Amino acid sequence: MASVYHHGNLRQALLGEADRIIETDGIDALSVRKLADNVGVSRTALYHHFRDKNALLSAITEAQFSHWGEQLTEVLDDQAPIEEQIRAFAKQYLCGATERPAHYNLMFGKPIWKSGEPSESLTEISRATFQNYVILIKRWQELGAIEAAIPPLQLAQVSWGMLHGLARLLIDGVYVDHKQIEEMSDAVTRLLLNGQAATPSSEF
Amino acid sequence: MASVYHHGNLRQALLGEADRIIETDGIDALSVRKLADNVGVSRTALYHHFRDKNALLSAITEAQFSHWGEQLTEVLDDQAPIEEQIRAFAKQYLCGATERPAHYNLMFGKPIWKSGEPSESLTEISRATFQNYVILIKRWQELGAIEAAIPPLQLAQVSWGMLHGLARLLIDGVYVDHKQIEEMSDAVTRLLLNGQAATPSSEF
DNA sequence: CCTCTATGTTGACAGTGTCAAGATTAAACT
DNA sequence: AGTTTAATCTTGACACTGTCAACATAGAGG
Repeated sequence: MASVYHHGNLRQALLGEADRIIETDGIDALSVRKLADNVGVSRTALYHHFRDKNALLSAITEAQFSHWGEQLTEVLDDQAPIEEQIRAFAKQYLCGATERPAHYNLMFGKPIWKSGEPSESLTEISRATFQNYVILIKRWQELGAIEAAIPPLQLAQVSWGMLHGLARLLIDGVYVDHKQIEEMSDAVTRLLLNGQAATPSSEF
Repeated sequence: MASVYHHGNLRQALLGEADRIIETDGIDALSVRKLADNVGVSRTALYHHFRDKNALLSAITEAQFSHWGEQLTEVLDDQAPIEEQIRAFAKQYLCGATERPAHYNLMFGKPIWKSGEPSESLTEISRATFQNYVILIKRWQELGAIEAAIPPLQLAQVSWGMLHGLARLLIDGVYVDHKQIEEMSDAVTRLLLNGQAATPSSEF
């Protein structure tokens, strides 16, 4: 009955519980001590598995990046007209971000990227995620659906920035409301399609 | 010689010093105690002028909003072709944000907007700032330079979101670099102008 | 069986924001 | 003028934070 001295698999337990706390109560509610308490372990046990709190967050973020990438590409149906693909992608992005705001902030926020420098593996996986996005953009450009005069990398930066900015405005509650996601996805799509509307096939 | 018990104008002194700390050392370096120390006053003296730390930040942010609005509209030269105006606006936005990153985060970040609800006056001034932007967009639309099929409010949200997102990516150091501001402004402009390039006069 | 190492614990330290209670001064009223 | 009132500032304290150093325990390998 007496709890064992060695937890067995503390690292995973910490990650799991931390993830839970972040999702339910937000990032500010996650303290090392509270986390340890919930797992049933001492305040400093964590430091045998992670260099510091930031390392813990990096690990969580890393896992999140995988989910994120999958979710985004899952929504792409190659059969659908490109306009629909873009709209679905944008909507999925904004919904995903607003449904798990704390996680989103973690992935693209300052705490990890600026303050405590990101781990090697985190840098790697995030770079890959963005790279995939650039490829996606390039494909859409080649299909003639999207402004082709702008170099793919720049267009990727700018359009990603657009989704990122809208996500943050939604999350932080400035100017915009969650109910407007639908319309916003629509506007994003039309802006990218530069005028051409509702015409599925585009052989150009 | 002995310092007076009553400071005289502590509120202003706190605001000034806080602003200075934020600009030089970032928002994380601003602690109530350090601030009081620098001003030469006791830790809790602040609470006679601001409800809590958040109220102090709100006050600073409010002042910042005024500067911001001016700086943005100053750059608009009605004589220049619209393309140039948009480019200048975008560049000014991104430069302004990256030059004073902590202040920018304060203005459009979660701490003020979500956590501690914003003061009445802050809500007001920020609303006005955005409203001005919507008007600007509408004007550009009416001049035929910008996609007119999207309702002005939505286009304002989306384009502002784009600048906001790019600013944050720059500030937080994800994917993009400060040196790319020029190209980014260019890409933003081209995206908004949906294809029409370098043609100054547009009578429709 | 005994040692070594991985893992977990308690104690301590320097921080943080903020409340309560008391000191001091300026302003307002008689 | 003198006295009361209100504004302002100070010290003490509390609960919280992340993290280091030193010590305890247990499982693995010789």
